Amino acid sequence: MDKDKIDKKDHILDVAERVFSDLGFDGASTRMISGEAGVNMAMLNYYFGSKEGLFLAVFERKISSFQTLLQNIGNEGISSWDKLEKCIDNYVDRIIVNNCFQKLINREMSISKHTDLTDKITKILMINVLEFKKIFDEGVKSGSFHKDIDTQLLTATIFGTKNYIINAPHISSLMLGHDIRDEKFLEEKLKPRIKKYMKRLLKAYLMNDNDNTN
Amino acid sequence: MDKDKIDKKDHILDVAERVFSDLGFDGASTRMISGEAGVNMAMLNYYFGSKEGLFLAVFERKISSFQTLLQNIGNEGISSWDKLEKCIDNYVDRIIVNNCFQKLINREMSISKHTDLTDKITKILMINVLEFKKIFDEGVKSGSFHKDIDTQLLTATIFGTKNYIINAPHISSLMLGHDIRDEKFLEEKLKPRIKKYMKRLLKAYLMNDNDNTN
DNA sequence: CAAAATTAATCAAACGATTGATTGAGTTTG
DNA sequence: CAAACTCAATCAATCGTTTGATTAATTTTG
Repeated sequence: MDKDKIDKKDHILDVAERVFSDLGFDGASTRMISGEAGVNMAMLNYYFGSKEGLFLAVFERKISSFQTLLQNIGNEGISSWDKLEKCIDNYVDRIIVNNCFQKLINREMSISKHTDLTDKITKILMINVLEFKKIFDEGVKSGSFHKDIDTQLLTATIFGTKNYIINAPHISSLMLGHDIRDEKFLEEKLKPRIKKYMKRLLKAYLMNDNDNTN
Repeated sequence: MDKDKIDKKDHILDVAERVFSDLGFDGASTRMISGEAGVNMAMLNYYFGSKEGLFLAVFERKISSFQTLLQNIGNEGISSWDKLEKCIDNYVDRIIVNNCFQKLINREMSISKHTDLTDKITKILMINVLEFKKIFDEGVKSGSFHKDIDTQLLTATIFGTKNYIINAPHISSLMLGHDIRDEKFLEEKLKPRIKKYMKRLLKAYLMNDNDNTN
């Protein structure tokens, strides 16, 4: 049946996404993926052609759902700071849900070589990055934010902080005293904590009176 | 000769570091490393015991010099803020020089599987993380920094911001308008800019009067 | 409608290649 | 000469992939 076929392919992709992001492309074996998915090894090649084909399939499935979420907020008729708060809430909510895919993206983006894959990913990630930057620049223009802020490095802080927490689980877990892959902890404790922290950090940098001369 | 032996080991480590950071631990093969280093494959095991031993040797060679550096700063008799500034200067200087090594660390740490390797790396990295955190906590205790700051997430911001700039070269380059792997740009422009930005960000969050209730 | 032909899905088994590691014989060195 | 070093050859294990047989569902045919 068509439906069953799609469901099974989807199930394989779910498992592959997790295993790839846990162990990396080279670290994950087709035997392990097929084993955990409960399908015969040959099915992977039957459906996806090759290990690389499977990897690409994982990417392309997720990538479509990624676009056009922050953009709506940017166009609302509220203050720059309110937009920023909304974007942070939205972004933190979203990345926590997809955190294993985020790891996958990050690993792939750390490769220096310029390929079709990195090109695609870059383009998609830039949408989010530029949306934050737009709000920063707009706030500077309207006088809500300080004039001499570094909006480019500030985006690096937002995305970098998130990546570090998600992407270095061993260190994060040690620092925070919990396994950050524990979903309950993630949802109930970490998520609101990250939101609160990021808002305060941004507010202090963007809006408070401070001596910025040096 | 003792000198020759050390030089040869060092040469192998140089090559291994580059290959590992290009391809990851799993992606790099011992044959490739020994081939590029111009030594027999058995030499790797002879000198370093195993592939993992080689990887650890690469790691420990670089990390040992850095770890003692932050600690010295932490013990100086200066204000918490001055320590922080010194640490940032030092840290930024160092990571820019070793950015290919940083990529290596990042890639390996994003692997979830808990092995002896990740365990060792985690332990070593935690030394730096905890050194920053110690200064934060000390500053809070002495009253120089705000009481209700999130020192744990703040370390994530420091290391995460750095990682993002170094480790996502495609995005960083697009944002900054230069190829961040251009050494001259890195040294003359980016380095001082990151230092200035990080200090201002930290100062605003840690020391400025602000409404932190929410 | 029933028999035959076709197709897609699944499986165990095996493929050649490559992996990290080891061996034992040979060479260099102090 | 003994110890340290170097090497080609080889090890078992694992890798991604392919194969040929089998099953079940679908379509075509008489």
